[in-house]
Amino acid sequence: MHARLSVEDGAAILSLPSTERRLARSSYLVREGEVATTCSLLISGIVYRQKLTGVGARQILSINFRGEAIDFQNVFLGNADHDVRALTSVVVATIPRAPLLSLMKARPGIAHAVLMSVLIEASVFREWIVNVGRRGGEVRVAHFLCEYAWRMDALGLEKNGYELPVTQEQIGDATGLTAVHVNRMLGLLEEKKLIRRERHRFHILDVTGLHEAGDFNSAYLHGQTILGDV
Amino acid sequence: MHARLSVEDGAAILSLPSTERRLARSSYLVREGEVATTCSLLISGIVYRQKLTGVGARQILSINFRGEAIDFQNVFLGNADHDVRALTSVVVATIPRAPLLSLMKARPGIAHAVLMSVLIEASVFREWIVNVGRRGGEVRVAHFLCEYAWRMDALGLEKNGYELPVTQEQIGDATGLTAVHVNRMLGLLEEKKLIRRERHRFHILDVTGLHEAGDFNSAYLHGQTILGDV
DNA sequence: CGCCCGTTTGAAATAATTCAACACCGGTGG
DNA sequence: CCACCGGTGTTGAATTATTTCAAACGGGCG
Repeated sequence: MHARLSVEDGAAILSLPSTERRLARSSYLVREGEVATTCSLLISGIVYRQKLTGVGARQILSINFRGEAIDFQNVFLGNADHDVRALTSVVVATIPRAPLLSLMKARPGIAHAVLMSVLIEASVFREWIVNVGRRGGEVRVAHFLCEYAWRMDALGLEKNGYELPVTQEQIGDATGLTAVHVNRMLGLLEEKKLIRRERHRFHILDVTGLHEAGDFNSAYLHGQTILGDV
Repeated sequence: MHARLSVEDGAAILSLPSTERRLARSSYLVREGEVATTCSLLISGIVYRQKLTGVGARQILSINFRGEAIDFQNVFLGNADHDVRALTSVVVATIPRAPLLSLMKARPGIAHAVLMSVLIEASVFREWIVNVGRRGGEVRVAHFLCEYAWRMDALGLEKNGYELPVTQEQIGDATGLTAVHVNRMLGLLEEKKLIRRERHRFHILDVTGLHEAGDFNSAYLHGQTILGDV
């Protein structure tokens, strides 16, 4: 939900029939290949999308925070083309296909919001292709951290350093590197005093510096803001 | 336009005000950063999207054929986050923002078709992230060729081998490799009798074999078919 | 306390890039 | 018509980035 919704539209979404579910860390919300005809709104926690290659390598495709809708495409395309998994324990509200479709038909504002959401998501995918395809290891990791921090900022979740509930292996799978190499790249960034790590928390010591190191420009996020409190 | 449109919807699209333009190879249809408020329908020829990194490296993001709409996002997001360029000489019909928006409002079928188009596009981006992030050079190139061939097939353009108006440098920029390495990988695929090259044309000698070599499964294209003759 | 998962570090191996030279082809101008 | 030119393709050798393998370490949790 990346567009300002009217009060009525917001209320209409809330009145949709939905089942709330709590899911443990690393459980699957959606599996690739599955015929999925629902769409979930992430109430709390963090999820990520992934795809596996024929030889079993994993690529993480995106990370999504509370307030974001997961898998609009399943409502429209039917067959899931990737997995969605819980990065932390999460709470999601699952909405069946039919009522969502009729709501979109009845309320153009909501249809518009869905479209905006998908368009911005596509823009982020494009940036990830660039990141993984054409930047060196250090830059990739820095870029990943920048996007992560930027989005958490937008949610107001940044108090006292960023919670970073991802393993280095997961950062690797998101950036197309190995966990070992991610470790070394993080070390480099820390050496340069751009970040500081402690446990599962990290601090950005030099925002501008990290943006430069990560070739990061937030334009591709299109000022993405989240509905937030649903 | 990836959904079957009704006859009336099709007619409505054709009645949109549009300016037809012919553009030479390698000219820009859209530039990153530009405030673009139109959307173009590709009548003939091939275009590609690209983004440049801070150090000037290029990543190609997609290749689009006739019948596909380019840059819906500009109509909705305003600021172009990537370039669109002509791979061959092309003819495009450019539609201004306002009439497209009001048509979408008036005709839910068209709004739906736009959404489908964007969703499928996003699915293809996801697959590209996997390709570039987690597959080896030979597999990447083979995958690229598979997608290319699959889409040309869908358009019925495959008579007597595939026209391949891309340079090896462009294949490299699409797969995150250097032109030199692409050359070697193409050589490998040819050695294995999966493809044959001659001039700007190439033949797939072993479709199944190339699919295997490229870890290719067309599911992510979601049976994408194009309106074709607009 | 001990175990497991994730991190850290080093060294060797591999994949891909870089640099450089040359061949090829189609097109242009003399 | 030919000669030349620029862009593209091809090949080899040296270099670099990243992976792989392996071992040790550390903290949180049962």
